Amino acid sequence: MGASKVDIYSNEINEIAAIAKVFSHPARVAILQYISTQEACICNDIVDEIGLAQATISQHLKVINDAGLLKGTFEGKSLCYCINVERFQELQELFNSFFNKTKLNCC
Amino acid sequence: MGASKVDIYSNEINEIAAIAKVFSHPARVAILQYISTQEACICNDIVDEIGLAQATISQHLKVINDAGLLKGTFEGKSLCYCINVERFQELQELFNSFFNKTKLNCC
DNA sequence: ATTTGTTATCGTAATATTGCAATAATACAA
DNA sequence: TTGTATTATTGCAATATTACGATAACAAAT
Repeated sequence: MGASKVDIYSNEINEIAAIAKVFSHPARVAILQYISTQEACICNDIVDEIGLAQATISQHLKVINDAGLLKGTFEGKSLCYCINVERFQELQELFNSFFNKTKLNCC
Repeated sequence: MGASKVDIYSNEINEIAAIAKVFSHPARVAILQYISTQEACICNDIVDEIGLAQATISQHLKVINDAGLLKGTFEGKSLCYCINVERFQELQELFNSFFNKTKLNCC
């Protein structure tokens, strides 16, 4: 046991849960916030900004990236991370649509 | 290690992560959706509807409840669950405010 | 008081997540 | 090519989550 039974839920439900999972760790929320507040989309100083090891940040970035939320471009030696705003917007809308639907039928 | 370093993040960031965690498991999303789609706020047949053991559902309900998202009233023998719409709305707004702020400063 | 129906809690096993050091991989500069 | 800077990956160890059976706790009815 211990594994989530993904197959017993609808695609919509699994999608909402998958989106929420990205934001369910403070490091990932902090990374997204930090990237967004930088003038240009700044890179490896995420590690300095947040107090976690480089390997850990890289791992969290992978989770964020797997959700389609990052665009990266190389600038000199370093990789310049940027939020994929279109996808970000899309997730927000999916989430809101779930919230709104749920509120509607409520007693 | 393996424990999240909650103390190195701001309250706002931890709050967003905590909200997201509630929705990060498909069972909890399914439970919320199911409760909302019932005419009256129906009770223990959540167990029948979703294919999980009663103990497991109860555990998920506790997580949802700890986030302030449930109102329960006794009706005869059984506990009648209902979504706390005000709190639900509040979480939606907190989430949206994070999304909107993040989108704003984006490159 | 006993039974019945309902929900919560406990104990435990399986799996997932988090975090880091070490190391690989990559890109640029000299 | 060699060195330097940056990011990804690998391989653990620690902790958290998920799931379930068993059992407790509670309310209502008999």
